[in-house]
Amino acid sequence: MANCGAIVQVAVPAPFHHLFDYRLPDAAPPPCVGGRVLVPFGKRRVVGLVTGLTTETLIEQRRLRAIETVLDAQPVLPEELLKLLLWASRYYQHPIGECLATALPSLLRHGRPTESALERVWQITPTGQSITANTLRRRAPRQARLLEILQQSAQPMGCTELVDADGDWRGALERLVVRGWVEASNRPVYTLRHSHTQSAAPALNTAQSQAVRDITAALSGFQTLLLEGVTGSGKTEVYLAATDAVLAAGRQVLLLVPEIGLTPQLVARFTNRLDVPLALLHSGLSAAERLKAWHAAGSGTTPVVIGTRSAVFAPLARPGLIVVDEEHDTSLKQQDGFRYSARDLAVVRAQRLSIPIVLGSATPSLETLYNVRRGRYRQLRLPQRAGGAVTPRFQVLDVRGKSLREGLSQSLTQRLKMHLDAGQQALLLLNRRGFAPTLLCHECGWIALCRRCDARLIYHHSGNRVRCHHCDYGHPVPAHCPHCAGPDLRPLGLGTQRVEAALRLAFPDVGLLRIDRDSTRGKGAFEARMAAAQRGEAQILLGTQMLAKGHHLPEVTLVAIIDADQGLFGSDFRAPERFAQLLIQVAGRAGRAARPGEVIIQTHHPEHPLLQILIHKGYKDFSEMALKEREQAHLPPFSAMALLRAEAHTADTPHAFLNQAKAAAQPAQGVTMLGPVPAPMERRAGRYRAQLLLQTTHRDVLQALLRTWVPRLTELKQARHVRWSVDVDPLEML
DNA sequence: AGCACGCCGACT
DNA sequence: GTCGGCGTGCTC
Repeated sequence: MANCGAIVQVAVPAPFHHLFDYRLPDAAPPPCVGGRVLVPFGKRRVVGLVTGLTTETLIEQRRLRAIETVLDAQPVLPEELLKLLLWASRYYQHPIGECLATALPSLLRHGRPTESALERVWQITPTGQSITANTLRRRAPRQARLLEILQQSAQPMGCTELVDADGDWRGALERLVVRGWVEASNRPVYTLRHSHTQSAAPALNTAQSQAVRDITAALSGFQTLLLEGVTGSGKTEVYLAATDAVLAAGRQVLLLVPEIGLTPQLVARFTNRLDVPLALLHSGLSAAERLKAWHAAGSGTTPVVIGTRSAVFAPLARPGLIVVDEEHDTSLKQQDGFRYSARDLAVVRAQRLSIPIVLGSATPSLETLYNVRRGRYRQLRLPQRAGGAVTPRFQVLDVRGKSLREGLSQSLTQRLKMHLDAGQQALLLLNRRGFAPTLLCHECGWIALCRRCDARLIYHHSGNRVRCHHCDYGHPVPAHCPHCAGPDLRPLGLGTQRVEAALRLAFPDVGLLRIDRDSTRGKGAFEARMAAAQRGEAQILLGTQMLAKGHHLPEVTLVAIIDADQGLFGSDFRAPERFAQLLIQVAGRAGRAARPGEVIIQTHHPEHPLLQILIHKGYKDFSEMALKEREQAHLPPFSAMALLRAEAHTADTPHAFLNQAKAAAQPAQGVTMLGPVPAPMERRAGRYRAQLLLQTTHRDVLQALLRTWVPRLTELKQARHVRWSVDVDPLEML
């Protein structure tokens, strides 16, 4: 380690686990930590982020290169966020530069000056206020009009607010400025969401008030609170009331929601109830919009910030509270690249900020419930359904030996008819889209398979095609079997389209809305369909798990799970947990308005213990039983996992790499390595996939192993022949 | 990731 | 004779 004068540590946008050291030119002022610099990197120049300043480096003097340009006088990332990202980079074993790239809006990543996030605004001066606009009217009508508008506005106005004027309004404004009647300045731009039709807060019930009291009492420091409330118990009202308290204390609230949860509905509820601008951060934003919202959050212009996963990295000027809604939702974990859990990082961030965090769910994840049990999280309950609606009645429908017409048993069809005749809505859930999951030749047994994946092609009625749901491969259904030339190709099995067709035949006069990924492709299509469903435009709502999200459907009195078996017997150890969450979520849609709802579950395994306990005792007892099973099997949350995945175009290469990786690991007491084994679907999109599972009862031992091991994987000979990635705390084992 | 260097195949 | 294929090495 040599003392070399001023050394700047830079995170560079390239796949490296370490930082790069640069020399600071003698004349240059020191850059700030958290600010961007332009640096030479190999043969190119890149925008890097300064993570630290030091005087020592392991790099020999002659190899050190100098910072080329200091791009920021102020940090673009506050120290708090930078530290969080450095921590996350280590925890998830992901290259630091790519972690920072997740946090920074792309315009900043590419070196755009931060000033561009400022917009020019104009405000009337005292002199300007005293001018009578009419005296200008004849000679300078445009100036007169602008002057009038500005005189009536208490706030500075931007060009979007001023420009109903046509022609050279900019020149007119400049002349007003020159005369000293108007003053120009810059302000941060933000996605202004401001409602003027304030709606009043409804009275909270006892449990809600208690929850709000518990949260507000905790505002002075770090605490994790699980807000467990059945669907319809009014969690959002609790968030809103807690937000009020935080805003009153002059602090900001960050609300994280699953992707699909960020519907206009939720946003409308916040805008209608809070008299403050909101910043929205979600994947649908343009680069410019994202930057604006990001700056609005970071400057404190917007006291409330609502966003999906990556909003956990939103800068906050005065953080006061973090809320993670639907904390069990898997979309909070990124499934590629930087595989972070926004929920877990939110807890870490709240701890570092010394502010409370509320995790909300009707069906908390087993991880979270385990943390409650260990006394790490505090549990708040909302047991009642707001509005006094009763809990729906569950009924398991044993379909063994029963005749099924397109998946529907006779009793289900009867019940459905009753609800429809009574003018009520019914919701049918089938977690499989397409018409039929298999296309089979009745002559020889040939099955349409994907040529790039180990998967069957799904038959889609529209266009008479088969399509792979794992890659984009597909083709029209051939006239004859490609194997035996037989003419009798049959769709086998059940998808939403097939049930749709059957229901339209059985109930020709009843409106039906199918809601799955195929029927909600376009932007806003999901939202539009759910809104139509809510308005009662269709009596039958049929779809996949999408249906369990988004809108409340108060007119639904019957919920039917068409095939519970696929959920109960999934290959992943989390399948029952997922199924239970889905069932409770979707059941929560039934019988809202004081009308008893009915939930029918079709299954071939009516005696399944987890199903029985779920419907007779509820989610709480289910989760306790599921936790017991996890404990006995030493599965998370009673152990921690990390997964090393690899994929390549040839079958053996992933295994070769994983074996080499396994051999390169320092054996650690308490960490077991399982595999390599082929991934559950070995070939996907033309790539062969395999994985190595690391399991431990001591998270820190696993972390220590990963820290020395993962950075060295890059150097393995086999590494260049595969695409590999590390997944710490994996949710999907696929 | 990007970019350059380097050593072997079919083309103007 | 060269254009270009992608294997290999390197980036403070």
